[in-house]
Amino acid sequence: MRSKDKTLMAAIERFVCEYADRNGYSPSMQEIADGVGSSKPTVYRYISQMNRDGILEYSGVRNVHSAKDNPSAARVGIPGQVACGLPKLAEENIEEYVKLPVSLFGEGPFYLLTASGDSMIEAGIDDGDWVLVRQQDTAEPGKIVVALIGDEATLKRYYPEPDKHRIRLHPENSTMEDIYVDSCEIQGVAVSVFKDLT
Amino acid sequence: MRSKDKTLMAAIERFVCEYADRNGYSPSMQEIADGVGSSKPTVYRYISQMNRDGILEYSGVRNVHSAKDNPSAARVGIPGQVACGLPKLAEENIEEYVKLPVSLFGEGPFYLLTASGDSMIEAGIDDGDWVLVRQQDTAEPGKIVVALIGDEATLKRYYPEPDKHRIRLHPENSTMEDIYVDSCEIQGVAVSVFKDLT
DNA sequence: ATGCTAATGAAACATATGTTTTATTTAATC
DNA sequence: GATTAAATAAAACATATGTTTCATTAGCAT
Repeated sequence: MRSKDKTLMAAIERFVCEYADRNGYSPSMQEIADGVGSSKPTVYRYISQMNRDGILEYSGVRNVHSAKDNPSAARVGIPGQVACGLPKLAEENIEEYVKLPVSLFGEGPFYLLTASGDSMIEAGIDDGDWVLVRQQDTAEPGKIVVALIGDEATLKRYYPEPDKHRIRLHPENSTMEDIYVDSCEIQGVAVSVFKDLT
Repeated sequence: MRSKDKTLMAAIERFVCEYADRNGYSPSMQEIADGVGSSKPTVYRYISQMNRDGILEYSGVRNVHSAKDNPSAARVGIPGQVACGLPKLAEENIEEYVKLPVSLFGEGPFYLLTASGDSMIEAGIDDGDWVLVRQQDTAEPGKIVVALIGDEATLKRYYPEPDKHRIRLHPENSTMEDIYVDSCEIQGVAVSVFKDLT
């Protein structure tokens, strides 16, 4: 009684990973067979087994994903350079999309914007950093939100004061004063900062 | 003389985007046709045209990408939790892979690690932040590197002093002293910091 | 060595894919 | 409304895909 070849399994997994990595889509059975030096039916049997074992996910034509891969990536919109604030977040303003892994940043809808100014430096948000924002129109107290004050969108910490019928927007910069508004439109909640070190 | 339907083009592009987004792979001609309420040959002609126009990239079976999409994502390894330092960066230590868009972070090979300690807080790297590291064994002076000092891997700014036959490793924390070593192994250069705000 | 079992690969298979051809429909123009 | 040209969709086509069958091979035990 022989046991299935562990080496071939590893080779198939590696090939699938590298192929998808290079081409952006999955290889066919034949391509895998050629790649690992085996035959199409053998690869088929192995892949079926590996699928049952959860080593990789296989479903239909040219659709083999390694379980190590993270196929679930959130689509993130990047609005064109916006002077100071961002007047609107319509689809038209999105010039580019990227994908970010859900396992690191969670589920969208997201958009990215570049921070300007120094009103949040004590929260670690410096001028020029990317800020990943989850698009939503409400927020929990204490979160950092993208708030629309007048025509300008700014990053501030969000402290509603319902008893005083106002909202306190707190810059994370001890030299700045809190801002009080009757109401403001929330465009999203800051989730993460990307800081370039190079 | 009629002009090709701009609406249908947009519909195809949207469908391709959404399908790839949801399923992780491209739709077939038939699926696109069903999705946008058209026929297979029509979709085929549109896609060929859009491919020539650079609106989307089409090459072979189930391989249609919107140009807006960013199919080129760098594979990033995440080593399992490493106490203090990371002894080795062998493939075996990588527990998970994610993909990050090249357009934001550049080309790999990358790996991610979590920063610990406060030796780089003035560079914006706080305890618990993710640090994206490009794997390389040399670095330009002044860059933040992952340096192996003894058995411990640390983040420090890299200042070689060849005239004094030593290397200065500078913590970005004014309360700490520079470290001088005769030599050290460089495991990578810090490219970006991901800071959780939630 | 021999027999047994499992894994393999060549071939055959059914199906789905992209592609071309053809007739039809549609919209614009006079 | 008739004419004309373009775009469409139905059908037919060739090819590549995944899948099964089956004879062969290779490994293990006795």
